[in-house]
Amino acid sequence: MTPLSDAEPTPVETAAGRTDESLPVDARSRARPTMRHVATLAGVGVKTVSRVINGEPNVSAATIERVMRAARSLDYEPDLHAGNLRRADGRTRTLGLLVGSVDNPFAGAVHRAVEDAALARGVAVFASSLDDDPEREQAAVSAFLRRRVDGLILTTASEDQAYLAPELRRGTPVVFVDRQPAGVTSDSVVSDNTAGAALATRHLISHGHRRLAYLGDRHDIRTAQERRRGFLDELGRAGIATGDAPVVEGLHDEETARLATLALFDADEPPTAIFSAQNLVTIGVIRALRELDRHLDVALVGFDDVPLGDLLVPGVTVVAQDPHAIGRLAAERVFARLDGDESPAERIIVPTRLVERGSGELPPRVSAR
Amino acid sequence: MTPLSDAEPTPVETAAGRTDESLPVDARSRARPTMRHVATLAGVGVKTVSRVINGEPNVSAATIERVMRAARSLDYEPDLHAGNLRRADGRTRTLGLLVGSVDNPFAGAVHRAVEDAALARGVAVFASSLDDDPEREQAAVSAFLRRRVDGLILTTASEDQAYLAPELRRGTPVVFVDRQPAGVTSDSVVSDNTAGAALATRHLISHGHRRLAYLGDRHDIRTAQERRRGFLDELGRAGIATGDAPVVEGLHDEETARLATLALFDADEPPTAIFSAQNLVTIGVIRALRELDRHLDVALVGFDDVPLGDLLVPGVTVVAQDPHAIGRLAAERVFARLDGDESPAERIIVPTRLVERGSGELPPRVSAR
DNA sequence: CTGAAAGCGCTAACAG
DNA sequence: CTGTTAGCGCTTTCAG
Repeated sequence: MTPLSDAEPTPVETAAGRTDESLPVDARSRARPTMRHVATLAGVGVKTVSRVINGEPNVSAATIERVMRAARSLDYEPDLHAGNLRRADGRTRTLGLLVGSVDNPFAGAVHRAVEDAALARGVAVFASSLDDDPEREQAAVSAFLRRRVDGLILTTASEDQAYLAPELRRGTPVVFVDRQPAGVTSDSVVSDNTAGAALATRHLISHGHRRLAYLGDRHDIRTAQERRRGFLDELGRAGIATGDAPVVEGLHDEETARLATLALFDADEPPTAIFSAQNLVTIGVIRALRELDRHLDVALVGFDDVPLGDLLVPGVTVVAQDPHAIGRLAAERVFARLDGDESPAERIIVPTRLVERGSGELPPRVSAR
Repeated sequence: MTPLSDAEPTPVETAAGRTDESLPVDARSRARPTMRHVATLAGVGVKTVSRVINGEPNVSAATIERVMRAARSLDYEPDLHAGNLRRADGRTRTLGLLVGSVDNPFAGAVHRAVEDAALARGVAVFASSLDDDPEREQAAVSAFLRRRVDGLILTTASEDQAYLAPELRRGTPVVFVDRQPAGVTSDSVVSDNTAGAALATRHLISHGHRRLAYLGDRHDIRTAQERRRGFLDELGRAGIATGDAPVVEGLHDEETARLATLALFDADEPPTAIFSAQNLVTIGVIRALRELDRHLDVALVGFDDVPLGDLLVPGVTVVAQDPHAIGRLAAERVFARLDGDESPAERIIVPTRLVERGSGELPPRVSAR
């Protein structure tokens, strides 16, 4: 008879919740079993259990079987963090992902791609929303570091990430997504914002527009700056005076964008075409144009895709980013660093793609004010 | 002079990466500082550092200041997991969230609500996508348990969650969201699927429809069963023969739903109204109706909201769930359990709400086949 | 108010 | 092939 059979969990429960009695094998089901419990039950030493659990060599098949049975019967789950305390590589097999908000299609796609890459390596992913708040960013990074994540992937909300320098020096891989780092040097994966914005602008110009408006996010967000620059540069190349092109910044949600659009058409010389530099802004613009019943005569190209954009009337023409590729590349970069890649910080630029669906192909029509 | 000032990080680096030299205070910036390093640098014992870091009482203001300075100068971040090894409550201040896919509006909203509730308590959130795969569910639960999460919130993908029983017995709070548990008893937070489906169906019937079709998810998903039941029950109440109402199941994405809809209108006696029981199915149906140019004469009510549903033409009438409330309530339940709530498992039902936008109010029109 | 010693669950480094 | 001892970074316990 193996030691296993007569050590089955007894239905006996002590009165108090505490396990005060010192049974060699703790069969009371409420206590979380440790490696020692498994070892005693299997009649082997703890190190042997450790070998079996970690799939290390030099254990006889019979012993493996005994240990596995004991572990299963106790419903044993090893404590990853306890192991990491002593383990040579000290890896927690955990990643931290910081995004604008997990409740946002772009972030969701990045997250999913990161998760897929992580899953293949047995790595779990912490996610945290920052709402573009620099303080939340620092707090979240600290919270993850205390949990000893192996690496960080972040859409930064702060203007300067110098606070990450000590951690970077310790070798923790940090990959910036969507926005470039400032104050530190590290890998980043971003869309080609300037080129994408220029592409959108050129598209509108090629359809005959000369009076184009830019509606975008806060100017202190680098990504927004780049898109604005792409827009203005392209106007310049087309010989359109950039001075009087309406440029509205500081928009960060549907409502502010909607109101800004309404104001734009309430002023003199409204534009015949709009470039909206962010997906929530695009949606706000669409709402406003609908309200004004101008959605079929004001051209619109948005940066970043909009859910169900192909089902709207007109379809929303966008410069689409590839959030899934961004997430995948970021995760690959983190893992490459963890695998020892010491090459200089890389800056991966993911191309954007113009998706013509109707709104961007509308010809200019003089406002009937 | 305090011990701090002459122990500033030296720019000297050893040749090898390894910290082989035994300096009492490790000033080499590459090594991760421990509480001991902070203690030595501040000239106090480790327990005092522990007290300061954890905000425990009985430390003089001067000592607190010294320790804080030392910790900051070393950029020290305490190791939460090492502490938990010995700590009485053993809480990792970490939660595991399992959903269909983090790349999904419903899951995103649940996630965000859980995160908000968790943030207020200093709890970090692991997220994992299951893709309705029972094996992924078990693997993800195990991965989280090994990382010793304090609680689990899950949209189950498996038919039976009996495998969770031992963990439940150990007192780990588990809250099911969106889908009820089977094989175990635990808290759950779900939408009122049957009532919501009945509401949608009644709405269509009240607009004169007698030939309604049901398009839904896999029949082995309880949620889908409940919605189907709500639909059929309501037909029965209205005296409509349920026998020949088209009921298409097993749809799980836009494409399968689109094809199923096309097939429906290719057959005899197509419906004048459709109830689609899931958001991706709703989108597939909309695409098909557009293709057939029937979107303005076939009524449609979807279960669960669709992004930008109000901007489509016609607007998409839906029975909206409240994913944010579901996530918030689930998190509150987990924290109540962690705070010692021992009351019987609760089943929280979140009401749904009919949102009329046009597609559900279309009158029946005989097919011009 | 402070610190030394023991121990949490596990793995490294040796013995056998 | 297997077990023993020490120690990871921290908190507990207990003694100043």
